[in-house]
Amino acid sequence: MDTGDAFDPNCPTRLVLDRIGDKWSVLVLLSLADGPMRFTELRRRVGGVTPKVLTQTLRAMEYDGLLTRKVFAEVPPRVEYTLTELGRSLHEPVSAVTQWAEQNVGRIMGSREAIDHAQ
Amino acid sequence: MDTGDAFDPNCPTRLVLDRIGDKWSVLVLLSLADGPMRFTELRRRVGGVTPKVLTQTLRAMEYDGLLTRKVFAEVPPRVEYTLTELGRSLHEPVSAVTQWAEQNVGRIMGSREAIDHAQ
DNA sequence: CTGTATCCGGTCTGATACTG
DNA sequence: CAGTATCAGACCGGATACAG
Repeated sequence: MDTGDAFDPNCPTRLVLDRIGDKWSVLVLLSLADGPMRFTELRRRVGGVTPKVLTQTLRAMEYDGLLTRKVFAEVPPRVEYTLTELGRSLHEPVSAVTQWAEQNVGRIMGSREAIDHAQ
Repeated sequence: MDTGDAFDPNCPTRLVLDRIGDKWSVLVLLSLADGPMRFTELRRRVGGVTPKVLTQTLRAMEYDGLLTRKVFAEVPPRVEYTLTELGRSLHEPVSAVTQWAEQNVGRIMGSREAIDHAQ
């Protein structure tokens, strides 16, 4: 059992959290876990994300080595996003959290009443 | 294997991510996993968090049922934060992610060069 | 010790429109 | 289809000072 090691600004936990802790990355990761996907399909799957923000998220994840972007020189243009080995390996721990979410969503919601999350 | 179910605004994944996906909640959860803790110790453990923000985080997590806040009627005042059963159960999947982080931090950093995460 | 009040700025996120 | 440009707002998170 690791004790709390996790709290100087450089610790791995922090670094990773800063990358996948944004609003859309995890959702993208989850979608892509089903296989390679094109921009528009990804957009539909994630739901509610604008093209700009989806592009930002995708670029960041690409630079982080979580996915690759393959452009096909075709008409009409086609771009496919694929999880890297690293991305796939991250999918497992992340899906552990989402599975927890599905089981406990009732509980976590029940106790909220008249407060915004953090403000 | 669950396919992507996760993408209407009401899906469990989204709801939970909106709660623990902020900057400090996970760090607090990890700290508290070692046992009950007082405000100041928590603050030291988490590192770099201001009292205001820590209070916000703590309150939100309390309302979400992840931890309890016990006030001791003493002088000087003492307040202890303890993970609930729910909070402890969340610790497992979350620590799966942080363990992944520790193993792969080198990889995820290596590919970043000249881009901010998402802007 | 354990917070709260106020002020404040940066960042994330989004709507909309437009391009190759 | 797959983005980019621009504009703008909301919110998160922080500094500082103060209170019970």
